[in-house]
Amino acid sequence: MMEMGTPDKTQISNTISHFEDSPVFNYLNSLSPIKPDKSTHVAQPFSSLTFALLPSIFASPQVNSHKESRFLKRSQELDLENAKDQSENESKVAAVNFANNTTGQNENGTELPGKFYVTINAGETSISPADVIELSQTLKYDSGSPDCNSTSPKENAECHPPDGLHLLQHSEDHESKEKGDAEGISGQNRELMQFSLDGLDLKSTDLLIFSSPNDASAFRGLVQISPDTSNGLLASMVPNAAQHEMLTASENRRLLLHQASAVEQYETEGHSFLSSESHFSNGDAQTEMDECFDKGKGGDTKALVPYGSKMSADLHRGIRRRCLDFEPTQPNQKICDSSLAVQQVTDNKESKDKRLILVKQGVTTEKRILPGIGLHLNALTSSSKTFKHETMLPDPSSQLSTADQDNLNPVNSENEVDPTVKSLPLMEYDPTCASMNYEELNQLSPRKKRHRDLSGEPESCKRCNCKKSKCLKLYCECFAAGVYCIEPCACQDCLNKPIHEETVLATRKQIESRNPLAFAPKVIRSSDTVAETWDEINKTPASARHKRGCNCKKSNCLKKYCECYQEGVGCSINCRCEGCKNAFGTKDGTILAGADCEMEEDSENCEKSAVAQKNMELNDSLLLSTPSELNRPVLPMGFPPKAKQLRSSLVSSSYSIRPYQRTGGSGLLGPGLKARQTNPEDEIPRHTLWRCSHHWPNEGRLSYQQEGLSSSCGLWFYTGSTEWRPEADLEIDSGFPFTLLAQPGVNSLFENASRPSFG
DNA sequence: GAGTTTGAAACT
DNA sequence: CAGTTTCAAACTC
Repeated sequence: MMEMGTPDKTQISNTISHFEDSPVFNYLNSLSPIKPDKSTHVAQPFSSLTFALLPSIFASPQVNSHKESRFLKRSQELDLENAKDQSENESKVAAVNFANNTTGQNENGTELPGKFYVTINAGETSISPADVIELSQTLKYDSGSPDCNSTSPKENAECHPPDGLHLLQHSEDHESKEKGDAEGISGQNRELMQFSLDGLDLKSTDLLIFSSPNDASAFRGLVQISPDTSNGLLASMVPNAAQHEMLTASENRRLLLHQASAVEQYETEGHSFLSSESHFSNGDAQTEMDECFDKGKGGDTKALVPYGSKMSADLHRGIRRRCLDFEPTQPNQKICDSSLAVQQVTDNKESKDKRLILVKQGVTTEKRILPGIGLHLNALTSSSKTFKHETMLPDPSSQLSTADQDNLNPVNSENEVDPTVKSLPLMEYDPTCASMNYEELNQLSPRKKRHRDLSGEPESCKRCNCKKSKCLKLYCECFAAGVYCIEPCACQDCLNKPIHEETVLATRKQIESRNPLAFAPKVIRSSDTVAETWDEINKTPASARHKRGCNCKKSNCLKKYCECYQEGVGCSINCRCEGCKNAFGTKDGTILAGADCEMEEDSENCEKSAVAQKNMELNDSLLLSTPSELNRPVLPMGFPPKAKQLRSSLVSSSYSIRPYQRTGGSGLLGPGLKARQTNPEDEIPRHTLWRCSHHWPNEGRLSYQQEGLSSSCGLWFYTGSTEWRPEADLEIDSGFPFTLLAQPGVNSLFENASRPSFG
């Protein structure tokens, strides 16, 4: 499979321009986590650089394709001595720290509340406050946006440069981050910020730093500047179609590898940092990352963000997130310091091989190499966390050839990799850990730490205590979570470590062969409707259901023995539990509001329960009152036979989705989807079957909402492997206006696919 | 911290 | 597929 996952960018651009006003275009935009916003054409030359934030829901372990060892090898390839040539080569690195104090989501993606400070350091590496350029609060996401109401020519230049620097603006509701919910990041809250820095005089600029006036909501990214590009910041990374050749895939990979290695090395230097290798976040990790940043100690930790969707995507793919291990970090070791900068060094021998050198407080530390692309903008919002690198688990299912792995081929053999997936954050992030400061974490025993999980913590911070399984069975939480065991684990004879990569991979493969969904999330958060706020998302435990259901006999689903209860979700008909009293909802559909909230976080979960009950009741009534639902066949969920159809819910639990409103008629299809509309002339509700003709890159969901039915029916596309499950077609009653929703993964699928076909 | 309980995972 | 065993987390004391 080849170019499916890597569509020609020029073609895409042209297509976009042609369809800009078409429903298809709108539809695609509606699906995209990136706000369509204005002047898409402006971004075209740099489309490859636009980030697409991806929720963790697409972070299935199965899709990870890169082996950690590859990164390590690449890390070793990093020639630090070449860093000495940085000045000679006039390498330029821009550490772009984006900050926005956005307090709410950006509905149309055109406004970016908050301020941007651009610090330009013309000197070696020092950062002078005098060099700070404060950008207008109205700095627009889109460089081409007419809304870029800069009040000064300089600002305008930044807003409308010939060569756009496209950066993903991660605008999110800060409060959602406070929730500590791993799903707190909404696509709605992620905006693509595209602005060019070409207008800036960067000839003598080694550093370009966007400092956040508000650390709490700041997000930062590292952007490297091409050493051989004088007219455009980031030109090397953001190849201008008119001036630069697009970096080849291998070059991009190399660049990424170098950057990843830089982080790795930096870590080895004793610095706490998010490793591009291990901290690549996928999916939910975005939010989690935000959490880490928000709540970390010191408040100076910054996320280094991968830049360039293509490159980052390459690297992202196959990255497994790993729990972050918060360790005490000396203040001077925090690379995520406000004064942090990264300098890129270009190898004379290979101009396109770029490395980043960490520059801290005006001091260039060659050994402290950081990747400009090592971190994701997801991490952007926050301020401060200390991270410890942890290796990630490669995706055993990716089965890349050695060559591919060495090259970190961004496109796997199946090529269904969507840009969005590729642009997963290059960092490991532990939301769980993020919810506490370091001391708190370390004071907790593994057991107590686990208790944290009940409060909505994700699985990324697993700490096992395996004694016999060698952490190579699903008994092991770490292994089951697709992560390597880490130091806090108390496991014995652990083989779930990078040094046993082959064993781990083989074992995973074996288990997956037995059950393709073995490493898939156990709890499916149905997303039947558009969540308007993160609060909604965070309060809908009942909207989720355990994938397989529990089998509790004695716990009455009131203890964490019950996986459903443990995950904070209600039991469903999939459950074979006896005497179910799950506070989040019993399998018979009732919620025992106020029932035994025996969990430690009683109040919290009782609250969840109440909300869940409300949602469930409403959903149930809606479902029953929805005529089309009666006509609609039960949708296969793509789950094992035991799986049952998910209960519909009113609130998206994972990501906000930008709906595309469409009224009636035939289905509006995105690329890769084939609509099969049944007899449009029928008076009875018609159905449109949305079928994805592509291999599903990971997991995701496609849901819809129909106005006339006031009911939201969701469908999860879910694959344990990269295989698309044809049974997961989405049939829509096209007789009613409907809103088709999709997560970024779905969207990216569309983007990679050919033009949509109607009918 | 040790022992028990529990249910998922693994095995037959 | 069902029954049994193994395992580690959850829980109790």
